[in-house]
Amino acid sequence: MELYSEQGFEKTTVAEIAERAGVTERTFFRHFADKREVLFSGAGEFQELLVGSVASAPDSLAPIDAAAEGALAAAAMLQQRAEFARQRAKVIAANPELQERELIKFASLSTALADTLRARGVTEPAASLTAEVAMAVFRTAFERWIDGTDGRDFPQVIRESLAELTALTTGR
Amino acid sequence: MELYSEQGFEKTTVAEIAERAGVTERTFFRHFADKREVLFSGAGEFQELLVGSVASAPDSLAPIDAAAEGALAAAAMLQQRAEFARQRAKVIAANPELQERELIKFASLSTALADTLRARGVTEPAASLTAEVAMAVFRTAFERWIDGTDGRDFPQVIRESLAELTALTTGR
DNA sequence: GGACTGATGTCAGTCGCTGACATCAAACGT
DNA sequence: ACGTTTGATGTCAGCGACTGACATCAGTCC
Repeated sequence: MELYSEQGFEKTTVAEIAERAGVTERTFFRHFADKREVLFSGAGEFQELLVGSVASAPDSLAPIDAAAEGALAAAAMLQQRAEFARQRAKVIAANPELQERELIKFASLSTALADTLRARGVTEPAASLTAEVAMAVFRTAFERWIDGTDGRDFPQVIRESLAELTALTTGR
Repeated sequence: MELYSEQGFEKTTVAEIAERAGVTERTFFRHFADKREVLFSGAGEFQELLVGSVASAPDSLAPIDAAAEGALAAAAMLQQRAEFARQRAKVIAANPELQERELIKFASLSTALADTLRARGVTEPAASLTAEVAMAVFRTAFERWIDGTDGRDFPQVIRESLAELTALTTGR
């Protein structure tokens, strides 16, 4: 993160990262699949939190609302590390390769979410569609939150986006 | 496409592609930004078709329905090249790097769609959210269509997914 | 105390990708 | 008709990401 922030992702070489970490380049690649993955090492815990929230949501909740619980929990988590999240987002926004990686992480999150919904009894294609839509809401809300100059409450932005979603499909 | 289908994306070297095309490796990189981009050379026309359909949709249509027009037009186009689309999808499904590239193309489509909606007078954040949701619908419908053993009508699958979307937010 | 295991270092090599320069043919202008 | 210009291609050298194979060495287990 230090090197990526200072001089950018592309201009940073794996040799440099390894040197600052006090290890060999080869060792770096034993810890991370590739140069980008360093910025996504927390993805596993993030997914667990999101999926866990959905799985433990009351059965009475509609699929989209159960998914929303996961998005809210995830948002609250990022809110905690707002400083770090902002810096990380800045690095990613400056590099297409990192954006690609982020997108596939989101996609992975989406399929995991769909699995969880299916475990709740939601059938296809509702499960996949709900998951995709929920992640779409999360992404747009995240962007609004991270770009916002004022320090808005992330979960609150999520709730607003969910309301927007409802308006989309009912207001016609 | 031939080489990627025969022996897979990873095991295909740019030198091989260049050789079969009768050019130099250097020339390959003058036509395509990188090894993956070969499979996405049609992205520009695809985007024009989708965006064009949305822009020329009746003003009376709600944002989500205008976006749906774009999705339907895009679906009809892919339906034409069903054979090719299927083979291409197979190659992409077999390789994570290609999936990443496809995702960022979808993201690019989403922002272009949001721009078009904004040109129709839709305000933020409704424009971005509508675009994201519309692309989510398209993606899930595409997956269902491409995976389907029976040769279903792609635009029809899109319409069904749109109905599902409405059900998601109203059925609770 | 010796075998085993896991993490690290070392080294050579492949492949994607780029910059710089040369070549050559077609198009252009006078 | 001929020199010029332009655009596409070839050639070559080189960087950096990533991998496989083998060696080293510490801690752990019988």
